[in-house]
Amino acid sequence: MIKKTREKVSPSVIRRLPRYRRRLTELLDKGVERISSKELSQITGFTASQIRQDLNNFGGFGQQGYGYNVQDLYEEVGRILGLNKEYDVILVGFGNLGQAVANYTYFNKIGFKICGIFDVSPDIIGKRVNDIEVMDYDGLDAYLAVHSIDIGIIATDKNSAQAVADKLSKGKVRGIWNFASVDLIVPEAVVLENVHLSDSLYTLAYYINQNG
Amino acid sequence: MIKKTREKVSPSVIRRLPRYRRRLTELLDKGVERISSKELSQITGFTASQIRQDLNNFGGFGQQGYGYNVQDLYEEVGRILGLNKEYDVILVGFGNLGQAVANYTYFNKIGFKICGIFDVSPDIIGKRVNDIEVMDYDGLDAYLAVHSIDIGIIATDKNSAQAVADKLSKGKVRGIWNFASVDLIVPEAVVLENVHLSDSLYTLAYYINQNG
DNA sequence: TAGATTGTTAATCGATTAACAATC
DNA sequence: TAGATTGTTAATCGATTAACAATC
Repeated sequence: MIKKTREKVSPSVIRRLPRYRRRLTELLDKGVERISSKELSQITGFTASQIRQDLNNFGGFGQQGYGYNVQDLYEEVGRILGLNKEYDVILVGFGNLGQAVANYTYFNKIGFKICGIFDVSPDIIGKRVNDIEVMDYDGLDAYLAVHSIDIGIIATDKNSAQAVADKLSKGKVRGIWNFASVDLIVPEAVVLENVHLSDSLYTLAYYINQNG
Repeated sequence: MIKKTREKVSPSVIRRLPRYRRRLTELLDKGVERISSKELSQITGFTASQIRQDLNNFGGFGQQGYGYNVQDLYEEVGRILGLNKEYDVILVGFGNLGQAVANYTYFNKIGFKICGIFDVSPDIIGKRVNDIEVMDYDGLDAYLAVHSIDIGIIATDKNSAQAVADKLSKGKVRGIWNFASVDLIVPEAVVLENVHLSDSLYTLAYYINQNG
């Protein structure tokens, strides 16, 4: 099904995929069965050309004269992103943001299973959230030695984040989802994805001032 | 001080600014007084050339033969982003994520003042957080008619988000910081900045599977 | 002054858009 | 079949990198 197996697809393309997928969900909800790149262009704001180019990085999912089958394309995009699999996830840092992420059960529902939560604060250790007990951060190494974890979420403050990233990397997580406001250094074997909330807010501030 | 007042600077440049700023804070903390684009390049991973190009979109902050003064550059970048100003902010949606954002007092500290919080749930309305009472969402229009708000944060579920965005836009906010997983439509006068957490997670999933 | 490093122009690279032949 | 729309190649546009003269 996948065509060009070894040519790396550009990050710009990858970051558009979730957006395509989101629009496809909406179309599915509306009961739309097929869609052309032109129509999709009108909805998404991407050019039809770009949509076709993007999708063709992964194979020919459309049909000349017809367009794309919404259901099929939705599933294909999910598969490309790896959303057909399950991921074992642990969360480090159970402050406000950590709690928000842990309680966002939607992630659990679609295959990102939170298996463990760690924190340093004695007040928090021992708490239970959705059947998971918050564990002592001191036990993280030992935990990772026994459990095979796909994704580690860092929701600590920025000062602890690099140390956590080091532990997670040594513990062989495959990816780190970092919410701390630092640029972490991780080994090549580990994928790092950042959510820099303040960067986003600052960008907003910039554009607010331009837009006057 | 600003040079090319009317040529629009590309989004890629703008999104790098917070990152520069973050590195500059670190340097300040270390007591570093001056830095060359070459050194900054080694720290950030951006090329020296790119750093100089980026900064020169806003003026010549460096000095030949010397480099950049860390303190000055830090302040300049802050000014460019608009972080020398204060912003009146309201938050709509006080679920887990909304609470996390509201409790992240750091934003308050640097000038993004949360003046109001709104929610629909009777259980939540009336609660107090950092001196702010959670108000009934039904009162949002009236509130915006009286108060001049710079930024509206949307932390509702995706189904309500567009309606909230409409109210905020009508209520003349200058920018919307959207955490809901939808692509909102807003008038040109309103700046929209999205934090699509799931997009970020999906991207991570993709790269995890590539990196094997 | 000589050395260093900027600001800026020119060259390269990559990503987006346009065009169109292939084909359902 | 004729019409529509893809997949894909070619053209354009923009962003990044390289180079170097200006200058502190």
